[in-house]
Amino acid sequence: MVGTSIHHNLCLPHPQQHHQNQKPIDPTSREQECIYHLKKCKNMEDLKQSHSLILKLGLLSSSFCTSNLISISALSHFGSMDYACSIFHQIDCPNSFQFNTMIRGHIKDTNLDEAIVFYNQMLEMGIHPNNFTYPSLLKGCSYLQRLEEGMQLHGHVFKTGLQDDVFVQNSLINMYGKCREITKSCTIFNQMEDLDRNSATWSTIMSAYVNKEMWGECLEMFRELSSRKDWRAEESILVSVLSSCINLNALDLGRSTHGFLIRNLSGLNVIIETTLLDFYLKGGFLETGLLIFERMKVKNQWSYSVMISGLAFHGYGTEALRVFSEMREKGFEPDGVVYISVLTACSHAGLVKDGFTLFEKMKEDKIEPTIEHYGCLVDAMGKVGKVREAFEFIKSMPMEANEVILYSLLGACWVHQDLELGVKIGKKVVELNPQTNGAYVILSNIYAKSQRWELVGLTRKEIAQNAVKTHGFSFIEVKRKVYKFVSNDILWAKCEGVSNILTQMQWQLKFEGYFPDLSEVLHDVDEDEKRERLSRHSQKLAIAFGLIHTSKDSSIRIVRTMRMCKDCHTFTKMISSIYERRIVVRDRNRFHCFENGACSCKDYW
DNA sequence: ATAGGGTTAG
Repeated sequence: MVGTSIHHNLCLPHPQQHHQNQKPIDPTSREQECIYHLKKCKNMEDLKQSHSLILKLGLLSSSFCTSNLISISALSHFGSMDYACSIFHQIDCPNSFQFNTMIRGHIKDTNLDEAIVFYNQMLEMGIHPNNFTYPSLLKGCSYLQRLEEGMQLHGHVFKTGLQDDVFVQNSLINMYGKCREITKSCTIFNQMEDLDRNSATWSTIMSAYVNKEMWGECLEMFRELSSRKDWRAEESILVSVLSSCINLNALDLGRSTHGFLIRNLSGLNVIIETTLLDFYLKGGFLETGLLIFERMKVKNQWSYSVMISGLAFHGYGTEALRVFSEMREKGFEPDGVVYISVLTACSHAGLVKDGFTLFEKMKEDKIEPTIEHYGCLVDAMGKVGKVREAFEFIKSMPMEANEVILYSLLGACWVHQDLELGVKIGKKVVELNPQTNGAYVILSNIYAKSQRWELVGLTRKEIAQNAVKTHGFSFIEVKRKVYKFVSNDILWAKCEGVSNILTQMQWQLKFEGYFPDLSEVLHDVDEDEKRERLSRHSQKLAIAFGLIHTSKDSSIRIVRTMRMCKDCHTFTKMISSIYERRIVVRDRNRFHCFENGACSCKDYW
């Protein structure tokens, strides 16, 4: 304790010493003195000393001094809003700077409501909000996704005539983006003069697109931006680019973005490194991902989370568990999301016991398990054939089972040939969502296996009727262009590059004995029939090569289907895909297909 | 006189 006070004396030169060669009576120099002390504060003790100095010199009446005092109290990492408030309330008539600082401080503490109280007080006192007031308030609305308040503030922005301030505009774009009101973001973006747009503007609008899962539009923005002469590479912009690449399977573009980063930036921050890591892992480049992970100088909880789920995704369950314990050793507290990753790893590797141990550990850590956590365990049990236990487990859950969980169990029932339970679950899935074709497919398979042909017919009919409603689509990247093809769409067949790939896939799959020759499919006479078969076929091909996700609206989305060489004739290595209990692993020039062992991985459904 | 906006997965 003695040591600390000595240190502080060193840190804060005594006022008199500083005065020696100056005129001590000059009030501005005394103010400067206080500011000098304030700016040097490193902790609460220093701050209190500066505060008492201000009181001693009778400078609490100096709005410049109190402004700075409030600013340090409210915004520094060691200060507190309580402290700032106590000072603020001693001011008779706070100015706009002081109000803005208090608002910003509350926003920093994610206390939007309190910030709004100050804002209202400001208005009531007739203090005009300025161009510094709105950015912080809107930022608060952004991360709390408070559209209501955000829109009111937008109105105030017009009333105060601040709508042309670039900071205010960027904040508005961001607020609407975070609230998923992309059209409103675009309106503001489009109303801006091109010269007024800065990199924050571009970065904001691009992340707004990513937030809305409009990855193509995000890349379109990037194309527009990068065609300008004066643009500069910025990490925040490229994070959105990479994120879009991941989702569009634009692996070449992603890799050249990586190259661009290396060429143009001296070092990468942890966010972009983590995004890169995710990009490589999702794209199937496990080795590159591992290399990036090992070389990362700064890792955070998120990086670990991405690495763990990446390992799980590639089927390395035990490795994922190892990284998980490394994460704990390094002092990163896992959150609910990391537990989802690590439980997924357990389910992929069939580590039921480890899964349950982790589940208990998680509850000890005071993390409330969500349906996803339960889902992982159901998955794990289903995978090793413990379908009945999994069913009992579902019944014991504190929440209703959702489609994802039932789907997972349904797949397991089929694989382990528990037809009775399969029918039970299948009917439930259909009840929950009558448009899930996958459940019908499995149900019809189960009926066929039990020779209940009438039911097979009925189920197939449902599938045919639903086919129109389900939009499966897939992406293929050929020479830096990403093609999307949708079920019921044979346009891709007209595109030479894409059809080459499909022919190649076809050949590979035929080689593995999965599907009939494409030409056989094309031999059908009836146009409608041909179209239908083709679409089903293309979807099947894509599914066989892809990872399947169910998007929020339950339509099936197929992403990350494959990676092709630039000449689009040869496949590059790796594709790991899971569908209907078949795993296709691409390693160099061979496919390894596995049919045993359930792959009812909920994260792919 | 002091200040402000933008980045990632599950």
